[in-house]
Amino acid sequence: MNPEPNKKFIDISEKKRDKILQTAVAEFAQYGYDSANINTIAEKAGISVGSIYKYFHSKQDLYLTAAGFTVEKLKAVLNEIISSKTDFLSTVERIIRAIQLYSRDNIYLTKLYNEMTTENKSELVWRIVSDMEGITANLYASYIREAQENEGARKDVDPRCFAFFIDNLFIVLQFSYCCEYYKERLKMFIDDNIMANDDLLAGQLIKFIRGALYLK
Amino acid sequence: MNPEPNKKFIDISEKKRDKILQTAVAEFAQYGYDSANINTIAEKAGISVGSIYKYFHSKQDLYLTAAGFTVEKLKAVLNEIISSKTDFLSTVERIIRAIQLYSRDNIYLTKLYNEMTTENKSELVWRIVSDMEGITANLYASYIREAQENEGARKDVDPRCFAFFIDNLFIVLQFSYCCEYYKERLKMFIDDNIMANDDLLAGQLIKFIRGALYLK
Amino acid sequence: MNPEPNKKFIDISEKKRDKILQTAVAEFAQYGYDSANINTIAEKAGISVGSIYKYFHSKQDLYLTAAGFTVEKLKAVLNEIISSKTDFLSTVERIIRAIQLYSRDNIYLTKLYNEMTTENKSELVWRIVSDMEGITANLYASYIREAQENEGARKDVDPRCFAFFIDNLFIVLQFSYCCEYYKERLKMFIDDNIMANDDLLAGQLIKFIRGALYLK
Amino acid sequence: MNPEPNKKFIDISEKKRDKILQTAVAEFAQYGYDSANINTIAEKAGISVGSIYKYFHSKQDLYLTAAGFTVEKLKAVLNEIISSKTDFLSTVERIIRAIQLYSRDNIYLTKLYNEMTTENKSELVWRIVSDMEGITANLYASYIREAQENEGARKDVDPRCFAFFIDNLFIVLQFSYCCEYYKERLKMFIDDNIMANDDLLAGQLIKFIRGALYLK
DNA sequence: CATGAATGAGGATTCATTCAT
DNA sequence: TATGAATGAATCCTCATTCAT
Repeated sequence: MNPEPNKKFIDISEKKRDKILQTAVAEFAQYGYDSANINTIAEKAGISVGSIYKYFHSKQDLYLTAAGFTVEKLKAVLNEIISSKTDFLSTVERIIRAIQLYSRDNIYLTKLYNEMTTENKSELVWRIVSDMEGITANLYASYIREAQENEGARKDVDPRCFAFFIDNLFIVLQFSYCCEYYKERLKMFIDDNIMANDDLLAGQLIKFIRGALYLK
Repeated sequence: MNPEPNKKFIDISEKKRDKILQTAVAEFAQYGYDSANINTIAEKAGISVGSIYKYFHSKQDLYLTAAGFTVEKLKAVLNEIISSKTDFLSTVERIIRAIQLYSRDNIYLTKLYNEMTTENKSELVWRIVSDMEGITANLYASYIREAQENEGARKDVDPRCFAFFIDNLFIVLQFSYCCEYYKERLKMFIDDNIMANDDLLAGQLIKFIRGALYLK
Repeated sequence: MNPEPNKKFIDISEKKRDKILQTAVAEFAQYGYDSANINTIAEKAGISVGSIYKYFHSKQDLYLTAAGFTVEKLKAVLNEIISSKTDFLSTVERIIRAIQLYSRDNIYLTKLYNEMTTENKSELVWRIVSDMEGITANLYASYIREAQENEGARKDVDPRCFAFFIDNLFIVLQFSYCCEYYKERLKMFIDDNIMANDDLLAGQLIKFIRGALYLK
Repeated sequence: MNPEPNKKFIDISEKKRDKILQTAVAEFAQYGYDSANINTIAEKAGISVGSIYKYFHSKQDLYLTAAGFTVEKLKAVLNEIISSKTDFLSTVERIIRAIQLYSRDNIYLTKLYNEMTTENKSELVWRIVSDMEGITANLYASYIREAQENEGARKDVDPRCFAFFIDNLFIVLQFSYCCEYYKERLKMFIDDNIMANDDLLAGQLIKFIRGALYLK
């Protein structure tokens, strides 16, 4: 992706690397790209600014690395779910549950993912995220195709479109557990206690997707 | 909303006011709050920085006014649709079509709406958007309730949850026509020409929602 | 003093003129030359900025006019006292009493006088104040000379030096009733209630000056 | 005095620190708080603006530090004089001589001290100066009390009031050697050559104070 | 003549980046 | 290699002054 990707950075201890990235993710997630402060990140990560600039070419480079880190984590979660193949609806349920658990445990990663989808730098960010989205897109579409063939899913739908809609539902669900705007919106649509009632939302969403996909 | 809302600003000619707001919307949408440059906005709007600060207390005030302007425009579109009441699915179809037309005609407004949902300033922004989201939430939920009673919609679903899911689908659809990240994502999920095939996406989305909502 | 001194300004009604000058004096006294705001002064004086610039060439011109106004007021008080000629000590007592009454009734005039003695613009200000100081200097000195001849004052003192010292005592006394710094200093030197005990300070100061000047 | 007093600043070399403070003192003294320019101070001090803001939180912080520096210098001079205790009049004479020498050698420090007594920021400045003024106040008063007991000074005077008057004379004397306004005033009261005749002024002032304080 | 909207130069402050130690 | 002090360009905001109405 970058011509000379952070040789120095991959040489340091994993612990240190993780500390740096987690700090960067948190700062970028909380303050956005521009307001995040490299000197603050260095201080919070317990290293010097000089070192930051040994490991990364620029602020943008650090941002993109943090973005990549975020995507890797999301990918890992997704991989774990899809590794054990079952029917589509079970997978959907497991994804929803994973989003509910994971988003809350990794608020900053999700916040940063939200921030990444914003205009600024989106071209660079897309390069990093595209492969994950690609995997997801293909996976969901093929799941749907299979469901059409073997599980009685409707045959008159475009699997890619439906995959898109379903992923859209997942994305906004993710944001709704972490990002202030979407949290407020969720509470307004349903009620103030919805954040404490994962089962309701999960159950209804499964019902929604199942209804959309299956005939009966 | 603001204690002393821009007395000077509402006194100037509508043409000038619109020029300023559209410039601000475009700059904030393209560059984000921090990177947007007040001096540039002034220059592009054809006025002096001094005037900007006569009309607005601060950069944040200008941003929030631009955000409010954006929301008003979105509200106006929504209002036009919901004013002529028919059955829910017809309304859904009209909303989808409106999103497709409007988003492309008003790229920056949609981009800015996306940017507004990002962490930074989200509390302030929420105050501006909340009433529109509130209207939407109640409207969709009551539509669904009515559909349950009169149009044969499933009775085992929570109208508020389903309203939430449907609005989620609308939001991401909006972003998908304007925001670079979401545009790429849409192309990846479906195909590179999907932006030129509104009917397919609209048709499929209606099918998706109808399936989710109705029994047969 | 100024080549073309405010033709327009002397034509307007005295009431308006006074309002403008008093507002200017108050603003310059409170905030200092730089921080005082012409637009604010105009607003508080109930006229437009445009008019201010009809009456005065510049901020500096307004400042100097306000300074001159201040000096005129001080001069008037002094004149009233010295017009009824008695012995020096009676005059000293009357001056002290006048300072105590006048300073508190005209806080801003005294504050501004203090501000005027500061470095910035002091050359221009001096031109305005010099004649008053000159009158004072000569008056005190001649009083002292007369006292040396007729009232038994010490003959081994330089009347001009002693006039200077006595005026110094008056100046700091003036500031001590109006300017925050000097007010605190006065309280620290004597006690917190000294501002409410004019007689003590007046009595002691007269004693101080009489002792300095007279043999017995 | 300040919650977190300039950690970074006290770590740099004394030479550099002094250069910065002397530059700041000179600029603030000449132009006043508002007109003094941080960028100019940085340039004249031979450092970058960035560094100024590493050492000081704000312009105000730099100003107050410069004010504190000024007071420390004044205190040091005073301390040296009062350390060798003799009778009051000898001390008075030494103080007057010190003022004459010191003020001219440290014009900017005295100018700044004058500027500090002006309204703007006076509350903050007072915190810095108050302890010095307190020391002076008590010292002079106790000197006078002792002189009343042992040296034949008048017993019918309030030591604190007289201490105040004497310090007033010292303050204006200080200003008269440095600040343009007071320099002009001094020349007007006495004569144009008075600045070159320290002995006359010193001698007369001692005579003035002695006369005020002692019976004979 | 009076008005006050408009101007834009100027200045405090921030922070990504560099480089001497 | 790691540090963190130093840099200075960049930007928000203010306000004296102008001038069209």
